[in-house]
Amino acid sequence: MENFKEFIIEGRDAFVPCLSLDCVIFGFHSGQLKILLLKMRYDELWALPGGFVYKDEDVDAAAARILRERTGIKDIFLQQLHVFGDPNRSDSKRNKNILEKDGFENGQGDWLTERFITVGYYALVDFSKVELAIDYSSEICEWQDLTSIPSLIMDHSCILKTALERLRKEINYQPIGLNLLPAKFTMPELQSLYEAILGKKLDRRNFQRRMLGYGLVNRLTETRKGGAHKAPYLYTFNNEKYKQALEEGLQGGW
Amino acid sequence: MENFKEFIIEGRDAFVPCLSLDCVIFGFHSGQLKILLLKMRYDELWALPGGFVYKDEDVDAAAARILRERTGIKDIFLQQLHVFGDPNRSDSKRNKNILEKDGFENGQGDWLTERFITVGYYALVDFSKVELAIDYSSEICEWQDLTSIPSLIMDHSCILKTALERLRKEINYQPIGLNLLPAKFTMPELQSLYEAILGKKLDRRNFQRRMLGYGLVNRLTETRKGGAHKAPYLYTFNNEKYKQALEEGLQGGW
DNA sequence: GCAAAAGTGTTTGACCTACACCCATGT
DNA sequence: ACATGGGTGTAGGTCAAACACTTTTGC
Repeated sequence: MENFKEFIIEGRDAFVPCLSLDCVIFGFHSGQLKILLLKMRYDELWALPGGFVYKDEDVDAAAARILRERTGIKDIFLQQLHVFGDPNRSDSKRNKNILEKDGFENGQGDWLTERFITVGYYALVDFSKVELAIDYSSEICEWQDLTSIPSLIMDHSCILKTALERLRKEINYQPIGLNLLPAKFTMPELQSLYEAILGKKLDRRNFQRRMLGYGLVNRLTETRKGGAHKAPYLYTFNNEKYKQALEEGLQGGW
Repeated sequence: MENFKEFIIEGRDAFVPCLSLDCVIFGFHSGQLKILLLKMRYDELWALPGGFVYKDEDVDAAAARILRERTGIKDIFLQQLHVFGDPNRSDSKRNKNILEKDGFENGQGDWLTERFITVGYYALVDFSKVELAIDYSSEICEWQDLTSIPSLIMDHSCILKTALERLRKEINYQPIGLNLLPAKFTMPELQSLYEAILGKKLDRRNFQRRMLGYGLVNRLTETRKGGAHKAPYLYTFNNEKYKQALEEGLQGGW
């Protein structure tokens, strides 16, 4: 709370005015696509993790910083999604309320009640590596199933929707998985990830053939033991080829 | 120039601070992909058309306004490209010079020498419908061949490069042409557009089959007469199907 | 009639789809 | 042994690439 006060008082001069960032952070666990959400104080609503850009800071770097602070992960897959610039997207009444409830008066923190333009980002992270951290403006920070997202503040539902649409689009011409899965994974796990993203079932055999066809995964001699039934092979991603595929895209087109 | 003075003096209060827009405007004429560029005063460099967002204006709407003012075209194909947020992208020395040369003193127009974050847009327009308009900060406004782009200010070359990459990517899963071509066009013209965007030759027969296969174009009974050689058929786009394809994408993937 | 551009069709191979059988493991 | 999940192979259809011939038109 000491920090929050500093943030309010120093924010006006420290940050690029009228500009915020919001991140849709996707994770994957036990067959479910998850999203990292914050529960706001004084509010029943949830919010995407976000923040502001320091006056001398690169915008993308600010997004990476915010993600790092929140999840503890460094080399994060993070991409710009869209700029949300509706003049009515901000809820200045809500922000004023919060400031009042926290005891700020006569214009302290006024900069927060301006109209804000936000740059939406989306990130793919390895669920198992994330160490969640709450900050001074939220009381809860947790993963929520994509299938049961609560009500979100402002236009955050719209940002989330846009991120999911983007992810579903990108999966068609970019490799996905390296950032969402642990280093070693099984083919059924990878398929389950695709199914979670796309929201539909895929054929096991065709999925495997296609994946192997891309040449992005290496089969290990190990298998995942311990589960019931036949032990599936473990795979790793071929980082070089994966990187290359990210740049060049997967299927040619023209 | 009277306008320019107003712009400088009133800009601080009228616009969202530290935020600009820049547009890569693609046109197509005589087999060449063209880009609309401005020649700046006091400078050998060229620039992308751009502008600022009024405090109560939607960001995308501002981009549309800027394009409309510049090209006279209303229903423009305009999409967000990327946010360029490097703190060093602005060239505040250059801006200060311009202000001084125009006789602004003691801090008038200081707001322009701040660090700016720009939202890049790209637009596809019908070359034949554009009526160019220069404004008070530029002396020339003209189409330049993509193959011979002059030096650009700040990071505008980077924005242009990003736009071209995006266009080449999008052409793989979106219909392109409705916005770049006149209402009636021939198949070789459409192919020539694709070749200009992709920078390589395509096979006539396969191109035509694929295009017709999408069902986005209607063949007219008319042909384009007057040219030497056999007269090619004219086509129009099927607006409904085109629109639908824009939303749903062209080839399935998963 | 000849050169140049435009219209059309066929063959080939790759890939995607749909589907069935065998194997390994825990209960 | 059996139920469940995982590994693999095959036949059929679709689509895209590669390629050649015919038609029209201006000179």
